[in-house]
Amino acid sequence: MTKSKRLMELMIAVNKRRRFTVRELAEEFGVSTRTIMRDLQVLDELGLPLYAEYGPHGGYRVLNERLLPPIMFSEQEALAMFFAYQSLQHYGALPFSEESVTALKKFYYYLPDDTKQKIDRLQERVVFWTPKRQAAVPHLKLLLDASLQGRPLRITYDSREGPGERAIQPIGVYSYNGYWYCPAYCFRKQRYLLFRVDRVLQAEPAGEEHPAVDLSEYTITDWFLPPPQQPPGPGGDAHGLLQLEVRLTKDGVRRCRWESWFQEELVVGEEGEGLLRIRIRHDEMDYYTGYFLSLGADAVVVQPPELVSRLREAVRKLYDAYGAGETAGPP
DNA sequence: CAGCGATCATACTGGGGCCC
DNA sequence: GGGCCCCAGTATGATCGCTG
Repeated sequence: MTKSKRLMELMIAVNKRRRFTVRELAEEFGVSTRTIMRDLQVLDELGLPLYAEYGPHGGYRVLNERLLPPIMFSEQEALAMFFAYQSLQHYGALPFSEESVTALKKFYYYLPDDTKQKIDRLQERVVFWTPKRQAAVPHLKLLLDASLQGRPLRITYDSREGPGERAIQPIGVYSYNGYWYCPAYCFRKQRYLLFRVDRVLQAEPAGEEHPAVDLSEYTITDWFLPPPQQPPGPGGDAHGLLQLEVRLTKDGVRRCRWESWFQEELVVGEEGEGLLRIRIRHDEMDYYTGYFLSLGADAVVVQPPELVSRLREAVRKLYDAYGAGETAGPP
């Protein structure tokens, strides 16, 4: 094995283990301990944060800020990477916002000049836009960390009923339309609920009274699967799923097509009118009230009754807000 | 006991020159 | 252009004394 190849593989091995002795590596690579020592010195000079501990049971350690081995990209891959990463810059908040900027700068800096020029030209013509929301999300990283470590949190959440305390265990976080969301198991309701991260006013690790729920098999992508495939909560099958049925005009169908998760459940008639039948969670009621209200008369919710009454209430408030009684009234 | 640094001997590699 | 040889530079391994 050539020295360069050995150095490359050594860097990968060192990053994987994080703790090792020179003798272990010497046996693995079939060279002397002295050679491994010299190689480690080279990696150290390249910036790999190594730390040696002396004495019995000593050895080498890689500090937390470890570096990844060099990776070769084709020009097209580099362009794809750059724009995938650049799309993140439009988010108001990210769980790793500072790193996203430094990584992008680093990546751009090491590209050849002609590739940089291509990127510069493309930047003037391509953008992955996301609306920037004003709401702060100070607990985003804590929610993400809790989902990674499978740890329950005690949060203060600003719900419809006002701020309240509850214990949750996050499944993960996702961003949609500029907002961050956190599906989580709620210990109080004993089922999975969706929380908007900007409405989490306070968050801290929960105490002993809430032993962690095993969510290792339940990923954030599972959350988007059709409801029957979601696992039941530890407190029993309590999804609180409701049948939603909406009649849509031709224009309503067109506007509904914007929402990707409606596509398969949307049945379109010969005249272009549509019927939407999906199952929704009770905690999504707020979202659907606002959404179908925005479609106006192009969407008429048939069921569930609670959503119908919420829409009636919303329309009534809207009507009052526009000065009821000053005109002839609604038709 | 494990790593560091220094020294020395040996093996390997690659560039340059020469010849066919 | 390809093959061969020489030689300087580099890589490697062994050893020793030292540190913590």
